[in-house]
Amino acid sequence: MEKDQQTKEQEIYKFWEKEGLFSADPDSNKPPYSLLMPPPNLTGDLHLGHAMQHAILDAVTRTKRMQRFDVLLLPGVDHAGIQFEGTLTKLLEKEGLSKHKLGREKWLERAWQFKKDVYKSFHNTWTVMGISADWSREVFTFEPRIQKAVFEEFKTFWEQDLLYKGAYIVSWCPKCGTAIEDVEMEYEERRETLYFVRYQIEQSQAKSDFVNYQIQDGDEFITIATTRPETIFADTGIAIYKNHPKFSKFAGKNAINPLNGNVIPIFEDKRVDKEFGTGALKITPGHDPLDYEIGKDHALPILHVIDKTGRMTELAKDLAGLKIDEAEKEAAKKLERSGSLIKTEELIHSVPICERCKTTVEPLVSEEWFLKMEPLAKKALGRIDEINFYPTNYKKILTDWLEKIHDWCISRSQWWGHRIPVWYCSKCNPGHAVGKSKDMVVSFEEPGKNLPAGKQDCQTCGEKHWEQDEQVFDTWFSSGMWPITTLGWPEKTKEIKRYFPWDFELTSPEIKYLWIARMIMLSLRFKDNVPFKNMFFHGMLRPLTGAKFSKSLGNAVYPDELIKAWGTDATRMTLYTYSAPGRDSRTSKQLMDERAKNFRNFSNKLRNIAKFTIELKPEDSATEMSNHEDDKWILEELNKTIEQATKNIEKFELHLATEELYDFIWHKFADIYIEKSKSRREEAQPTLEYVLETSLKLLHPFMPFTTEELWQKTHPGKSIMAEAWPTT
RNA sequence: GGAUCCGUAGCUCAGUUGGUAGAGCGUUCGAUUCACAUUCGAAAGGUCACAGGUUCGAGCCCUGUCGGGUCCACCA
Repeated sequence: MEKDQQTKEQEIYKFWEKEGLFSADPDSNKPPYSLLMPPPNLTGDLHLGHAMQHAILDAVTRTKRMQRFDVLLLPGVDHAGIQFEGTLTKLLEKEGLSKHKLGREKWLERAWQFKKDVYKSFHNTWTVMGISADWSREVFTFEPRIQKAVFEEFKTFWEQDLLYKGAYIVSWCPKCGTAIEDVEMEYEERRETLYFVRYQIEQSQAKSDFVNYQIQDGDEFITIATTRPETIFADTGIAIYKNHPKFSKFAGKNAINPLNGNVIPIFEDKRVDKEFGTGALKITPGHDPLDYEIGKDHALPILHVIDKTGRMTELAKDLAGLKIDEAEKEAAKKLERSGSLIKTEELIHSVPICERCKTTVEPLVSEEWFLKMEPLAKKALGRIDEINFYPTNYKKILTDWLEKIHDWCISRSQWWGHRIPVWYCSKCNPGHAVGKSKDMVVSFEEPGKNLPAGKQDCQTCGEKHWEQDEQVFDTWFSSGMWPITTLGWPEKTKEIKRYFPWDFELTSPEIKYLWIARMIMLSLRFKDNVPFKNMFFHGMLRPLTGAKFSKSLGNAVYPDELIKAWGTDATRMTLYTYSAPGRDSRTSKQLMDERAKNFRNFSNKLRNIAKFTIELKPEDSATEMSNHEDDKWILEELNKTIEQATKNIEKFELHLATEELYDFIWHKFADIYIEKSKSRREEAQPTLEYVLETSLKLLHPFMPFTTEELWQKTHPGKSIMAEAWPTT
């Protein structure tokens, strides 16, 4: 696109803003229509998926405005805890810096600086794309007002006994240094070694001298299969399935841990898979979720041989300090030396990895906060029918998930996020235990910070030694409140009364559980209503291989490049062709370019139609539309187009609406009608003008800049945005 | 293992109450001083994955098969 054009577009954008055309007016007597922008994560530039989302949102927004609604398109940005920290960490690594070198205060300074940079880039893209959001109402999920709201959220849950804190097995990312949720994990197929290890059955005589342990003739053994010999140090039992033909005779006896000589019980448990390995399972409650469950039921102790940084603990004796994969090899060698390793096999299985940093996730026991989800999910299930899903099958997908809901681990061991508003007395409660005890307080600020001694002291020791919980909330704990905090909750604002529930929300299917399901549950909990009436899931744009676009693979297509090459409107039109609800599309830079080029040609066609109609208007033109059959025909076609386009926008089928308009304007209006009109130009002129103006209005939601520019030719100083949507 | 979506022209995809197969790009042929070569006209190209069924009629509805994607669960 030419420089001039870009400048022109920026002038148009400023003109719209100056005229206040983006602003919602809660005092208006027009009916309200509200759209909620999914806040992009504060991590970098906006990608193609964002561009498509925002283009869709903006088209619906502009149509509704022209249909005389008081429209609110509310924009914002998500502070994106884990993802933001990951991005910033990479940035700092390049400078040889790290979180711990900088310290909390300096690090947060850098974080806010980085936030500023990303904001600049976001706003630039939004402006360039012509997004007509009400910027005066923009929200950042980490701003002070939202911090207050998140505190209210937590406090309410606390008062209703829906929160608990405790040591549970969680999925831990050693690189991010925090617990993560199942929904934040991916799986990767890996070729691994399956080790068959035999454990000696403890004889009735005294425990053998383990240091000089040698297998004797006549010893009895139980053999298990494991991919993780390094965790044997933390074994506290062996489970076999019921009536195991070879091993059931050992149930009730003890086995000797081949790595440290600990005596561990053998017992039956129905959760052991008959088909896998030997039918006997070593139980390591500290490092495996299933083992944790089994261990709990059999009252086994929990040992830790891997720490939160992914290294072996003192429990591993001479292997302490090793990384997990090194420890695996060393442990296998030890087992081999003692004759405990029977054989190895190759096993292909999928390993959980952190969605953000791709590090292998370790199941670990950690102190975390949890939110009880069952009551929330139940309510959501009862009212999910009130939402129209596009495509409709997403209702079932979400329903299935809600039916199998599990408690939500809401704490993260990070710095970038809403700090958990809980204070412990360091004197009476140094372990930060949680209960209804008097040495723990839920408070937004330090309790009694500005009060004289004696006020808000610890009620156990009568002194003031408060320290805040170190952890922060999962990002989604605040994002889940997005539909109501954006409108001022917990205050009872006129905005929330008027614009909630939202008429339209859209997102990528990737975050349907993380975000959409949570918004539904939380909105029902705090506002007793579903968050939105229409929930639109767009498809994913993928590379031709069908995988995923990724920055690191270098196959990503950037909206800015398309805009530079073909113009904003052409890029927007290209994105609409991919916007069928729930349909993934394969594409590439080349295919996007081809399509965008075509729409660039279309906007050129539109300019030429305008030039022909307006600039080359004959002097002695008629003033009334004629009844000529060609005129009647094009008006009929125009009416059909108005109907179709309106209907398809109503159903959020923008790919159909744009196709309809494209076909009408180019192939009916230009190719047929205009050609024929040349022989009776004066008579046709009023119809030409009418069809052009109506076409510009219909096209405006999709191609805002070109249509505004052409509109100005005949309506200087007046915006097409303020025009009424055409009807038949 | 469970769920879900998809399989339409060489490529990427539309095709929503079932009624004679569409777009863009690509290919071939032709036109063009008259708004536009960022153009116009025309052509070639499809047993709509396969097999049954419902129907006067199926790309669309039902059943099954094959192939691909995605999500969830499990993965010692």
